[in-house]
Amino acid sequence: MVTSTRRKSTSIRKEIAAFKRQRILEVASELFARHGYESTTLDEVAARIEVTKPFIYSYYSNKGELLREICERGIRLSTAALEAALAEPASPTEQLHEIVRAVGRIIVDNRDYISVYQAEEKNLTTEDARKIRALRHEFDLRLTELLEKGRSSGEFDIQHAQRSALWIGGLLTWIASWYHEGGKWSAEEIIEDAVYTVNKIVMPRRG
Amino acid sequence: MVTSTRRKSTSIRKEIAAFKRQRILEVASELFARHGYESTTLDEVAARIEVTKPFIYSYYSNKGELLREICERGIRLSTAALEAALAEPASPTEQLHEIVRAVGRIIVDNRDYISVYQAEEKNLTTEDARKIRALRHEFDLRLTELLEKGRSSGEFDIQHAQRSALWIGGLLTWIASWYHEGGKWSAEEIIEDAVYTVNKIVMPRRG
DNA sequence: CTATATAGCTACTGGCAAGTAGCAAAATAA
DNA sequence: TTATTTTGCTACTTGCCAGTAGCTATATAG
Repeated sequence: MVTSTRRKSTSIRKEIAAFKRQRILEVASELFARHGYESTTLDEVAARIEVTKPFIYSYYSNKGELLREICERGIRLSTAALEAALAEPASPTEQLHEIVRAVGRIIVDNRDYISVYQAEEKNLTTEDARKIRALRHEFDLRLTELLEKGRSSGEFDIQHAQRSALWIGGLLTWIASWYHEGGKWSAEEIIEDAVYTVNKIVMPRRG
Repeated sequence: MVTSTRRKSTSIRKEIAAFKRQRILEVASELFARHGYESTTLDEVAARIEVTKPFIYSYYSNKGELLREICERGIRLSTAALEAALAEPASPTEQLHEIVRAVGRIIVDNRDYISVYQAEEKNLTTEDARKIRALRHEFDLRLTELLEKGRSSGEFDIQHAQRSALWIGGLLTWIASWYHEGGKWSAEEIIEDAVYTVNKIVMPRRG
């Protein structure tokens, strides 16, 4: 009974700790995206959640760790969505559409994480940068494979699968630079336009 | 004679001063692109040209002015190239190809300036950011007009000219993020692929 | 040759922000 | 109640870097 109580309480403790880490990350990504990584002080991040700087230091060992987790998030979510779409039994065309739609959604919903990664990659340690670039490479690789599969089946007409994958990845990433809530266009509109545009990039002229 | 000598010498002085400003900007853009604006010290910039920090301060009034000029350069060059292409007597299709080719070249040649703008826009003063965003908007506007003209003439098949202009601008900008000298692909290869891809984005399916 | 302007340097200041030591208060346990 | 652990805070230190004051040397002028 004693042990069970203890276990229960340590488990909820962990959940609370995870929640706090998450909250810090959320606020930090927002401020880093708006004012830049270097120009944002941890005092400002702390003030936003109505705590003080040492609070942050009890959940993250330094400012760089915060940046690493922010940068990792966007690419991890995107890769997961891509893998999920590839796991579905569907044609390359359908899979590609689903990837653009799902990743587009993730980029819209997590634009702060994405733009921080784009802008602040230079502020990562060499090791962190290497690790995250490997994740990104994985994404490009899987996308390249899909494009090549679609070319073999005759569904896609592309000159160079690897570079096409880069254009498509760039197009998706680009959304984070200009989409903003309450802007001229809705997220849905933009995502559908992205699907349409990617489709035109890969589709044969006469089809 | 005295006056003529004086004029001549002040003129060459100005040219030398302009050259030094230019040189500072070049080195600064390289270091800002590699290590980030905030992480680069003016002592480092100075060391690269084998002078000291006060040297820089006699050509630029502060670090922010340096950033502003770097950010302005890429967009000014691109807009100039776009205007030049639009001034040629040619069809929308030909004009668009020429724009992608010329701007692609500029982005490859000035990738440091472009990526600094992309990454460090947040570090501009409000006023500088506003001014540069206006320049960028001008570019998008002229490109949108071209796309609309091509649509009217039946050469282009696009859903929404303004958003298509954004995708195309993004595709071009994206080059600066991954092209690097001595990389897998040559500049020419990438630029031709960009032309091909943009062409597919705007062309009717049955052409 | 003397006077003046120009150019660049050495050597500083002042402020800011990352990271820390050690305390106080609350929760939990026994 | 008393002991212990957890959690967060106040109040520092430390180093860095933008920006400056004021000197020295060199070029130009008369």
